[in-house]
Amino acid sequence: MSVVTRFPPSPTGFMHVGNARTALFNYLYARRHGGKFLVRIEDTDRKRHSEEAVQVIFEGLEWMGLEYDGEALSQFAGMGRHAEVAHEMLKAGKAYYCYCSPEELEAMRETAKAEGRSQFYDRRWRDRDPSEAPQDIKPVVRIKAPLEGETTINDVVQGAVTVAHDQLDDFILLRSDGTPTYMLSVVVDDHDMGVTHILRGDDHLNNSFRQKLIFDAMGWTLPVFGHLPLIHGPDGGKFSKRHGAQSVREYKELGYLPEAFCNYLLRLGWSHGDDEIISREQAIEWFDLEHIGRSPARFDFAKLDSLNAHYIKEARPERLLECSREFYKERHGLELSDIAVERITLGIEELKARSKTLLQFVDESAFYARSIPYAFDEKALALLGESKAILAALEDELESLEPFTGESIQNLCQKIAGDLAEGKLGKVAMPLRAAVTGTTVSPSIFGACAVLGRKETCARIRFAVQQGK
RNA sequence: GUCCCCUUCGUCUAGAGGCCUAGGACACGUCCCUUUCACGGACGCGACACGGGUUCGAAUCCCGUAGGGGACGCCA
Repeated sequence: MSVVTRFPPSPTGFMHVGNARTALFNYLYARRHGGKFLVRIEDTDRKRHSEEAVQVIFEGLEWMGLEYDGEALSQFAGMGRHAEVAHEMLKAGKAYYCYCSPEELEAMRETAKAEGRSQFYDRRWRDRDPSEAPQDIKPVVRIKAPLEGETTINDVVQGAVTVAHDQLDDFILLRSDGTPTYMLSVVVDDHDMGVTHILRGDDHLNNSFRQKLIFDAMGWTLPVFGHLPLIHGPDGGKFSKRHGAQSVREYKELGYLPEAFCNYLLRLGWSHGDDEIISREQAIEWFDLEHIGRSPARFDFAKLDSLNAHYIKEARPERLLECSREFYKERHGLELSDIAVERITLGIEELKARSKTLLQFVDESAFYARSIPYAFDEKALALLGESKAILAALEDELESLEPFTGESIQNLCQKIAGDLAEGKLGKVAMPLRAAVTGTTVSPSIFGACAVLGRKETCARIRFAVQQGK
């Protein structure tokens, strides 16, 4: 039997990290077994549906590199078929019309709550004669859930889970306007699409029992279920806005590489021995259901950072620059010129080694992309003010330094430090850094000057000396 | 409230009765490197929720307790 998995997001306007992981696992499992990974947009609720929200999902999948098979389906499009199934169940006596008014339902809900029961509908229309139906109420269609016994589902993640039938209510299949509910639609779609494995969030575990009722009523084979524990925020509570980033798009905007994000998500709830760095190829080869954890995990940005730092180091310069382009613009108003690209590429090894995120990479390499005049931060300005003589001497010597390399520049600074600063290299290097980069934090300043070249370095020093207070 | 699920270092986890004086990664601490901030290197700190069983032997199996999470819609 060939594997078919699916990712069924509802278009809420963003893609939650939990959904992202669900998508990843489904993708990996399908690829691992040479099966199909399908996407279905759960858009039956038209009030909450919008095209932009759907786009956000595709954007997220694309960024993560999760290619799906065939066309993404719209659940909305299958509503007619879903309703048909409900009517079949009606005909087969496995469902019935219920004429309760919202007020009646509300009253039942109150009573049930007071009595501590989890289901509230008292099945008053289950065996009632349709001739008693009120004329002014449009009925809903409810399933006839079993009254006695229990059902066990062998969840591949959670193990055998048993629920007593008195916990299952006669839930609604068709709303009073004739449209199918989610519970019906998923089952029909999953069956029609030939889905063999359903990997989804833990919050659906209880729904599985209801869905099994429909599968059974229609005589359809039940897919394999696997319920993944939820992802919690760093404080162990629900993952919310205050934790930083809930949606996939935000991670991109925070300067994370998709491979780092996916690697992190993969290890959150799944393991392969002691392996931490796992490439996409490796993940496809290794992924299995047996090693999915059963307990919820907290999201840890520090670990994501370290993974991101790793993948930044591995990334090719062109790719890094490509992913960073928009950040130079957004954060520094810089459009990367050819010369900027050339300089950054020359200094990239050190830049990569220092960066945990693309944002940091961009901030620390921005000085390469700038040209005179540029601004200095406060600390840099102060340094310039007290080091004019040193900078002037340095500039003078730099004009004729041969060769113009990181090493020779360092030696020169050493010499000037000996002459003018009691041998303290920092007294020369720091002002030079302030002059050339406009800040007090940067990669190795000698190497940076070599990358900039003699002409640019000297020009920057002259410019800086004029700015110093 | 009712039902379901979960519980190994601060965090993610390895572990499927003896290989465990419990391993790895991130974080943290100390030291080294050093022109800044980092990177890197070395070393270190640090956990089987609790209580009962079962067994020659339990992190691993069973039962309770506590704690955490989830579900209880004409939402998905």
